[in-house]
Amino acid sequence: MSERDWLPTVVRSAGVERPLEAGETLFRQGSRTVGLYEVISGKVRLVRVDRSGREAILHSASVGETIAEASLFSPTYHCDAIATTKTVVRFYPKAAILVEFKRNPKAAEAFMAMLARQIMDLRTRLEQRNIHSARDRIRHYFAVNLGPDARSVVLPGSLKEFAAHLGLTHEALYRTLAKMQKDAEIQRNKGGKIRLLKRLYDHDHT
Amino acid sequence: MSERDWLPTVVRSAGVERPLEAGETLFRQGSRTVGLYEVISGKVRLVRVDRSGREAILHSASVGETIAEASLFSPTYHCDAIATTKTVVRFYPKAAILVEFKRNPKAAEAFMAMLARQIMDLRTRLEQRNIHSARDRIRHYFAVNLGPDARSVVLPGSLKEFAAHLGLTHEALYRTLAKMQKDAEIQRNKGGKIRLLKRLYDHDHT
DNA sequence: CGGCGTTTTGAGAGAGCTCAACATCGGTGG
DNA sequence: CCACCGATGTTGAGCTCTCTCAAAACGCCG
Repeated sequence: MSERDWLPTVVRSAGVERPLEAGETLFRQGSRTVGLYEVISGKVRLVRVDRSGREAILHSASVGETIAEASLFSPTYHCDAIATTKTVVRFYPKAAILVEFKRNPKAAEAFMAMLARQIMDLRTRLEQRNIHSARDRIRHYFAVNLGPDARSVVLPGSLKEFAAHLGLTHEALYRTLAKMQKDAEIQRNKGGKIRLLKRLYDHDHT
Repeated sequence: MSERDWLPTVVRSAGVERPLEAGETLFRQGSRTVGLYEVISGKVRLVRVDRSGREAILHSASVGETIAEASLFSPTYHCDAIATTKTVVRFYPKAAILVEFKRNPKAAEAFMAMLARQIMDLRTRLEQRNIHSARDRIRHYFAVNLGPDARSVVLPGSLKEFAAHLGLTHEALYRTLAKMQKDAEIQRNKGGKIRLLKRLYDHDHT
């Protein structure tokens, strides 16, 4: 699921790293598109700004994510990109990518596949947000991200990050995990590994 | 933003409509991929089923959405697709699409552009869900979906659908819209048109 | 050892959800 | 033309659950 696999090595090597200070602007709405970016470290937020200067956040991109994929097919950027913290991005020039796609259909396919996978993932996460109970939301995550053994899940990163991924406060997550452990529904192991003790959905939903 | 524009006419004409009864299965996880589908009417849910038979919903696709785009690049489907209601889908065979992409890079580009646009939209909606206040969530929607006049928004479909789109109960939405109207923040017109009376973000956020 | 971030637990309040009743609108058929 | 029906729209009241604010324990690293 790595966001890097789609890049043909030709393009990958054409990437250039660029450091950004906190608050620095990467590109602005309306300016001509030159390519897309991958967040190497830090955080970049995509915002739409109205005339009064207030921002509506469209997305906050963390390490590993790419931003402005749509810029490949548009003459101008459609929002502002601003570094939230000290950040490093890697820039991939539009022209090089498009040429490579034309020359090498496999590369184009890989890109499409990556986009399609992202859509799946985003749709699933959106669906997950419809679940209000913290416990059920966590269960949903487990159900969807089960390991091949169908009994364990490895949490990505810290619990705080996981909480943000789920759209819960970290407190709510901690508490709920504690409860689930007390109820012998899960078992927490080293390295963010979680083992399911009860079958998923083996619960009371009337 | 129509999901149809990406289809080259060659492929479009290769589409075949297929009716589904409520509860009927369109495809199953693990079965060989034959193509993707567009929902013409009704609703299709994508689910992952565990051994105990319970479902975890990955996505619920409504009219106009396409499902199983990723199937183009995968030998098997990764989840089940089941009609939630009486439904009609349009089927586009994988082979025809891929061939067309290879033959016609413009078509491939259009497809990629469509996927990229969808990703933007999904990310924005996900971001929106981080806003807890119903009022601010509605404002966020307005800010992002403003018409060219920067003063009005046209709601898609019924208020109930809109509520679902926002991840609110329809009651909460009704109430909040009523409040916003009473506070002279918005003005509701015929046809789901809403006119903004105050500047967005011109509110007290301390 | 002394910070700094993560993890954890406590208590309280608010906001949206749930259940419920009713109004409204559009379509259907007698 | 009117009665009926289902779906959407609207308002009311109570409750649950998460969020918020706070504080403390824990782990890691210089």
